[in-house]
Amino acid sequence: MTVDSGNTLGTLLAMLQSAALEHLQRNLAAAGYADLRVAHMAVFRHIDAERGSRLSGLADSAGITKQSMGYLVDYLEEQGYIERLPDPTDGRSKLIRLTAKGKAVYTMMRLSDGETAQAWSDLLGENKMKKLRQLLDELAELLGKAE
Amino acid sequence: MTVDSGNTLGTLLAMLQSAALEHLQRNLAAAGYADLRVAHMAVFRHIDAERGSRLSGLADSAGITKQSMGYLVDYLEEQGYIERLPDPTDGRSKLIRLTAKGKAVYTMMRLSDGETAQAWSDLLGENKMKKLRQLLDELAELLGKAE
DNA sequence: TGTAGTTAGTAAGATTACCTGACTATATTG
DNA sequence: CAATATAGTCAGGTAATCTTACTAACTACA
Repeated sequence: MTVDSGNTLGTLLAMLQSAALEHLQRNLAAAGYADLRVAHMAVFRHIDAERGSRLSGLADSAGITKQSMGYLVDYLEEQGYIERLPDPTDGRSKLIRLTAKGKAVYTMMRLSDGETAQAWSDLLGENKMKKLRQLLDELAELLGKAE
Repeated sequence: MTVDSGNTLGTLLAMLQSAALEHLQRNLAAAGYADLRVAHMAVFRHIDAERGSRLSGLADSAGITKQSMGYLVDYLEEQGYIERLPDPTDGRSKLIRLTAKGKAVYTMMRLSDGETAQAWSDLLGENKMKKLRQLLDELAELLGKAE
């Protein structure tokens, strides 16, 4: 019998995600990227940092429409985080690629994520945090397959 | 050595949360509550189902402004999910309480959460799911304390 | 006990992050 | 080559937030 806080799974996930997001946004703002908002994270989360991605691919991964992703990408392009290049393999398509500035943010996001993991590890204990991470990973993998 | 999918913690949490939310919304829509949107969940998540809650309390728990919570509550009141009663202990304040319709949704949300947990348990195995739930609970508790 | 400060809620207006529908240009395929 | 599908954009709308400003009511203390 697990001791149950009364929080639903949904509430728990929401709490943790918002804690992680807040930490990330503080870090980005402190590093001078205050013009990045939460919604933009979706782009950095799903973009292929080396080869670039297509708009529709990004939209699919993020689970939003092409138009919505276009809106986010327009902004990031204006602010110099990404660039749109013609896709040599398809005349309809454009490759969305991180600029140097965008790559710096990409790296910082991953660093910040590590910090969050570390902070939670400090609270929870290293073993438990490792276990949690592993379970989250496994579940996400299974959900991805199950579609 | 954990096999790492390359997903950040933030990405993992986002994926799981969106899966849970989609399931919940499908359930609600199927039960005839198609007028409820994701943002409204925050109210049902934080409201005191027996005694009712204050607007500012709800806003605090949900991490949004009073005005934003007011916007959500206005809608739920129009649709008959909640009612605003004068708070007998404070003339400035109003008690926000679930109507019968609102209580049905409240219950359904918890049922749906159980279904999600069950589905994940089926994928992951009962023991691992139990463990995951326990770790999430523990971490949320610790984060709550640490503020 | 009256006034200063605090708290609960509302109002008005702006912005952001999405959506749907319609369109153009290019690719793919029978 | 014609029909269909795909990549992206444009136009317009709505939902969910925010900030600033306000009123009413409560609390505390000189």
